[in-house]
Amino acid sequence: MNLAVDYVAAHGIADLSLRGLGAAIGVSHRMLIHYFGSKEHLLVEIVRTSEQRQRDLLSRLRLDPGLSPADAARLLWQQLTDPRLAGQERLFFEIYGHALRGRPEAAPLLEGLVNDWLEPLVAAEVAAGADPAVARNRARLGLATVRGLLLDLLATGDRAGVNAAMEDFLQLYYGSK
Amino acid sequence: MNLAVDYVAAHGIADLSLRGLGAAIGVSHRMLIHYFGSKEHLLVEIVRTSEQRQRDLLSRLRLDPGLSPADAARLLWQQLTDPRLAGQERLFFEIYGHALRGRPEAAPLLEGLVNDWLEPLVAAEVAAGADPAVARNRARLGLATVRGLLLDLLATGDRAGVNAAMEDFLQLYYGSK
DNA sequence: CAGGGCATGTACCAATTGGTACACTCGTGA
DNA sequence: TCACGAGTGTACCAATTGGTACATGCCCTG
Repeated sequence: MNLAVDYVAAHGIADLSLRGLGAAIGVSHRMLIHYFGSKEHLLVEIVRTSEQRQRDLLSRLRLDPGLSPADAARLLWQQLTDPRLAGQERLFFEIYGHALRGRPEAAPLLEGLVNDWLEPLVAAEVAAGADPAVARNRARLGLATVRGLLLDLLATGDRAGVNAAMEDFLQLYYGSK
Repeated sequence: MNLAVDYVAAHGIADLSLRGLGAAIGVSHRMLIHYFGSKEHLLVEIVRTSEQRQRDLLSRLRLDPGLSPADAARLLWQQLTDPRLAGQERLFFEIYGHALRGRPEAAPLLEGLVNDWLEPLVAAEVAAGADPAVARNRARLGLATVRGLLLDLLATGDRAGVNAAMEDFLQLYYGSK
């Protein structure tokens, strides 16, 4: 399964064929159908696993509560922009594009795409004493900006420029340093 | 051509077939090949036309120079989130996803995806007296946030929440109102 | 050894794809 | 009237797709 996600992250989901995937991970397309029932179920599993990886990234971050919010955000940003994750991030945007078209294997993702990320962020801000309603908008803004800059980074590869913009944002967001 | 873009904006590019498109706009798939040479050339034209539409949106906005930057941004945001443009925006994200995979018909878009939008924004800020280097980062941040919130809106449909987050951002960005 | 599941490979199928060959129409200019 | 070239419909093609039928092997329990 993990091999499959790696392959899909590297090659994309758009023109994925059971035969291609099978050949890459060493089984016949016959077996993929046998294990997953259909290509659609396979894609559902791939999407779920990919989501899980993203979530793991966030939860692993929460282990160190000594950080200031700004530094925690910086650390998360650093991890998200790790070049080794680029394939995974591309896959995220690609799946998002498919989900917008109502593809059934990607549709469940739309639901949690924002809200599932908002919740821990809001919880963190509320725990720090913020007003819940205000915190939700702020979290929404932070999430959107991170994703927008990630989109920029993947498109342009201009790491320095994007990092500078992120630093600007952090200063606006958490107050001037 | 415009009919073709409308159809693609409505149905997506992922599983587009010449026959499907042809039937929708009243020609045979044979004719599409005849006019465009191949499916790939057709997609290139569609992407170009779609880009052109987006650009037109921005340039049409520049007609009224009496607005404050914040109000101009608000107006642009209103236009971008017009429900009638939703198909077009979805198409944008979908094409972006494909471009990340190196699809030849979408690759040229990656170049201009950020820079072509940055230039007019930077020019506007510099004309207002900003330092060019600072302005570029700021513009980059603004563009990313707009796109991130657009992604949020398309995924959740929560117009009120996204608008509130945008208002938060404008206050951070242009100073508290 | 016998037998029964599970896993797997081979061969196949119908459907759909982009693209091509060819014939046909129709307006225009000589 | 004739020739001709652009536009178009019909029929077709090879390739690829997801999915299935069937046989074969392999391991485990009796």
